[in-house]
Amino acid sequence: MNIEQKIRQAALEAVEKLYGVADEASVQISKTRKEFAGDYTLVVFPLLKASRKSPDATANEIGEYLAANHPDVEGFNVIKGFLNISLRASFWAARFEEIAADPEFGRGASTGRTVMVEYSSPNTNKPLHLGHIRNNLLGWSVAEILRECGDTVLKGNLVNDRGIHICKSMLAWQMFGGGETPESTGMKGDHLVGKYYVEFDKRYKAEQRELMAQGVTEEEAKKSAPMILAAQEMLRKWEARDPEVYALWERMNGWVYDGFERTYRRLGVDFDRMYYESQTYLLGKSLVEEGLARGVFYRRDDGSVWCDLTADGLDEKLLLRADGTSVYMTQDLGTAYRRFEDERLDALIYVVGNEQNYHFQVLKLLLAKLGYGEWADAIYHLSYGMVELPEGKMKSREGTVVDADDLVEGMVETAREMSAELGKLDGLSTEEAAEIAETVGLGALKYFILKVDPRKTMLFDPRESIDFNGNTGPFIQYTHARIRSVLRKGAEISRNADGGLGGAGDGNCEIVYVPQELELIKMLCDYPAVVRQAGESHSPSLVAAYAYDLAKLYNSYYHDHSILKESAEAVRDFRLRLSAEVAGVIRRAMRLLGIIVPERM
RNA sequence: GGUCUCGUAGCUCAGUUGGAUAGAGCAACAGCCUUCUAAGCUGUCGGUCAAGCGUUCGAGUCGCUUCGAGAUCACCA
Repeated sequence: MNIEQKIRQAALEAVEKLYGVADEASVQISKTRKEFAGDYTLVVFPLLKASRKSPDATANEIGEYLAANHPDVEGFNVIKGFLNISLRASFWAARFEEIAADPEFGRGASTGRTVMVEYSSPNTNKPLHLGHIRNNLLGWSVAEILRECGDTVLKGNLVNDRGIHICKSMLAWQMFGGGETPESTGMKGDHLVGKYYVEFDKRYKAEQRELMAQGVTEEEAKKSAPMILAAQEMLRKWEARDPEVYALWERMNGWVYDGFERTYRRLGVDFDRMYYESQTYLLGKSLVEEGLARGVFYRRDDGSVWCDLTADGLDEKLLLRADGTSVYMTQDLGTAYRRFEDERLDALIYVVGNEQNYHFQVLKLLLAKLGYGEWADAIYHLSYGMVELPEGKMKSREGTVVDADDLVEGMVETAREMSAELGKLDGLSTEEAAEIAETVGLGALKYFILKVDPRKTMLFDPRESIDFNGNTGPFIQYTHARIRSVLRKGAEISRNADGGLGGAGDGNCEIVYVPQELELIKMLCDYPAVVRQAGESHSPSLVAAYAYDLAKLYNSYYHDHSILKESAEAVRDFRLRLSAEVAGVIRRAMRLLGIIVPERM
């Protein structure tokens, strides 16, 4: 039970004793706002019916009861129907000792739940871009947060390695590639394959224009252009396991995987389970057959298979094309089936953009219709918002796509320049300097993405570099580095001094805390609840906001009070220990965001 | 057209079961380094929470309407 819950319990007890009722819903406890004295606040308005007294009288009555019956309550004040309760410094001192004694502070006990978080899920026909970065960072962070909350978490990646779009880049490379390879060009494999995906589109569009010039309608031109017909033919061959097409597919996918692997490693994301649609689409097809047999789906005259969802307020959904090849939904059904069968999941979280809300609505509905209602209920679509540019959505046709590798490299480069400018790299080896640039550059990028509520569309302006000052990753990293620096010096002093610094327990009863010290302890106490709430709402942004607030509060403390120059040994000792705990919680919180906090920067 | 999401300071964002005088950062301006790292600290400026109506002790938060922006409804994924 956390502190807020204990206060609530006490208030509930007071209300019951005083008014003879115990209505849980009407006892509202929240943290007292900064501008008022006190730690926790009880809103008494909902209790007036029971007390039959004025707001102030009710609040005073409850306050007096709490002060008399709970030794940790130091006092209270009443303002306009708000009862502000203050707890004793000794209470907070005890909480601090608990935190300091817990090396895994914030980690929850095992929930017994097994959860899979699916994220990343790239297509193997083009390199990753800014949108994928948000997906990867979010998915990784949500998985780590849930793990910290006590769930058994599996990170899953479903690679979209088959389909008409893959055939497009294969075809273009076959036709115009001239045998180019990553080795021969020095290009990262995913970028090379992406180049041919773009090439396909260019040629295909040209063919359409040509046909339309001959009087063919746009729609007809789209369907009958030779390029698209060839791609469709290639997909049929692939599903028939044509050896030549299959070999080409394996070769080009291999290039892409090498490229993705490098991007993933640099971003610091990882996976416990890899799924490939090429290995699950057949399962999906058999599920569709099952649905046909049971009359859930139906076949049209042209051979295509559909599900009629109009009774559920949706449209008709295609599940197999007329030529028998499968679509996105077909393979997704198969993958969902495989996962639930193999892993006994209590929850399956899909980290997928909100542009696919409809798809997941349909997926759950189809699973339920097929008789897997339990699985459908266990699926949660973490529907995150798009990253937009000032001119709107990224469009590959207009060349406005922000490439993931370029973006990361740019951030690291900026971090390097800024560090050098500030003289932070003086006296460091090349390796150390490079490591700091990498840590800070990625820290800025990750924090920039993760501080925003996942559900909201966010804006990224490539012309303005991501900040390194203010509410940013580097700000928090810097706070940590500064604390670590103080701690290193503190340890040195203690080595040189005779008796060293005092031990943890000696004389701590007499320390008079400055206000910021109490505030820091209280904020440290909040950390586990923040992690839990972030897990429940799948929002790393809550952890980001917390880490920022903690760093900010510490910075003002650091500015106002000297630690190493403090003459009273017990006070100096406490300040060092408090600083160490702040650094520790910052490190733990930032780790959940995938951000490394450096020892120096 | 149907369904859904969003609209908070010049800009980027917080504000999560409805609670007190709506908060940060950036930008602008004014201060603070002989003192533990100034990627820092302090202050000033900046708001009709898109608009209106309603629900109630109380609404940025809940409901309805209007306006504005976006997503989606593919034999693309």
